[in-house]
Amino acid sequence: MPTESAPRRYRFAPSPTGSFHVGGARTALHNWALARQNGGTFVLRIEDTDAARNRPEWTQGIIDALAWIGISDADPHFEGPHFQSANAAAHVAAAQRLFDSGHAYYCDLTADEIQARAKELGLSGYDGYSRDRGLGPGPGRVLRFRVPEGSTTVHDQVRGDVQFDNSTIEDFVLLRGNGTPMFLLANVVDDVEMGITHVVRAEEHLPNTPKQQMLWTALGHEPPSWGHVPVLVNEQRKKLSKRRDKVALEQYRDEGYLADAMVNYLMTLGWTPPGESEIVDWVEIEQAFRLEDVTHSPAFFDVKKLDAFNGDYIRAMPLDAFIERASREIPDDWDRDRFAAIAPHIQERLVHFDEVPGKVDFLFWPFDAPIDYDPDSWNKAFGAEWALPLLRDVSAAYGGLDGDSGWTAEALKAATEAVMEIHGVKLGKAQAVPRVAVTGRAVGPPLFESLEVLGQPETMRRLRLATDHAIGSTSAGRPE
RNA sequence: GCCCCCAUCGUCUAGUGGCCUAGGACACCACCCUUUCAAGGUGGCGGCACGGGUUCGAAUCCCGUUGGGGGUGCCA
Repeated sequence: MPTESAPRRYRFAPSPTGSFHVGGARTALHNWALARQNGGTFVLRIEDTDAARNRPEWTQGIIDALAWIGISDADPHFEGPHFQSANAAAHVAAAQRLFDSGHAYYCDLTADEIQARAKELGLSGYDGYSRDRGLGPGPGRVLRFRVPEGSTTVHDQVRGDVQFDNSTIEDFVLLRGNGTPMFLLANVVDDVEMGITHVVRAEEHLPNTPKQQMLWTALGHEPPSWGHVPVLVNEQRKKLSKRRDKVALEQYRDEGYLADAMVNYLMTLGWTPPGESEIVDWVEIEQAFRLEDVTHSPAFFDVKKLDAFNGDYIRAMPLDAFIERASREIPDDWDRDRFAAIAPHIQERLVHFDEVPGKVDFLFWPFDAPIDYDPDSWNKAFGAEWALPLLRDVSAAYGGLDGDSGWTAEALKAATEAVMEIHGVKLGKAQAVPRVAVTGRAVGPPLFESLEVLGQPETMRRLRLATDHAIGSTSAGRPE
């Protein structure tokens, strides 16, 4: 174990695949919090495969995603990105050292031969056949690690000590038959060379940890401090997979989730902030997070709860900031002042920002366009006998308001109430008629405020259109 | 098959032997408020997987069972 005084170095080693996994985002956050609270360093190391090397935008995507959740390369605690492939020579050199020191040996058995032997001996894997055959390097020969007798104990910050019987670990391959290093070796060599002191990652890596630890020791170094956090799962309790589940952080970003909400939610998976509320800002999270307090069991990534967090964060935004953020979602030719006027009313109705256009679009329809009535909404609002007469009276009342000073939400409400009393209808039902007439839908922002923003001329035009539509549909539906 | 991890409401969790008649949040349901939808308020539904121990006392400690997940490659 590293000494307490040594500067801590946490590494985060994602592989670029075109999208950034929410589970990866969470462990990145764990490493980030720990590095910063201990004055350590967050080392970003990219596992650049052949595919990834041909797509630099994938790497950039990781950097962008990290920046979005607040992990910034402008921060002094941040180091990187480093690229694994840049260190290939060191990986092979380390393998050579392991061979020279007797920690590894060459083997010329093919996969088929290994399987045949295993079957014959009743074993599950490689039986160590070439351990003492004294083979040197050669084409087609792999270099295998000589797993020692005894057992290996992994001291895990989350789970405590985990013991593995070395006899259950087969002599794993370090170098392929073509001389290229295996990932496990490359990973450990990089960790050693970069002076990594703490490895915090998902639980799925725990079973491979004894191998890595043996490599650290064979290479002459003290293994790092480990921490394996529980995996994130879907509703089937399976590890979140890119194919089946919505796991790309960028997708949530693009749908208009707030980074703060995402970060907050992610951190509550497997860990609870100390206060009485689970809605807490990063400053508090960063200083309170402890690996020892992390839960041991897998956590379901619940989008519904994420939605609740996001709604909370949206509602907590200052109005100016809300308008600024929401305005990014609407087309350029939509009037900004008009949007700002209705913004306070949609702020508390929003789950994520990409819903903004759909909530306010009716305010921006061209002033000569026909109205597209949602059939269900129309039938609901105009199904009653009193609907059309009420629409006529409401139209007359609205038309009688002074378009300059009298066109306010209060006046519109009063006018509507006066009409509804004549028809003996409650406001809840009555407002549906002008609402569907003007917006085409049964739900939306508060009606009178919306009409105020829409203005008298356009409101009157839409009311006339709806009246015509109502007459047309009733006469068509009821033959004389 | 072998190895490892895990097990509290549907979900995320609090709980470290008596403060537990098991607390909170999300979801769901009802009611209130109300100009639709939300938001907000009040209330409700709902859980210690099972079986053995240990102990005066177990959600909590031990063993077993069952269930779930992960790993196990000349993939990364």
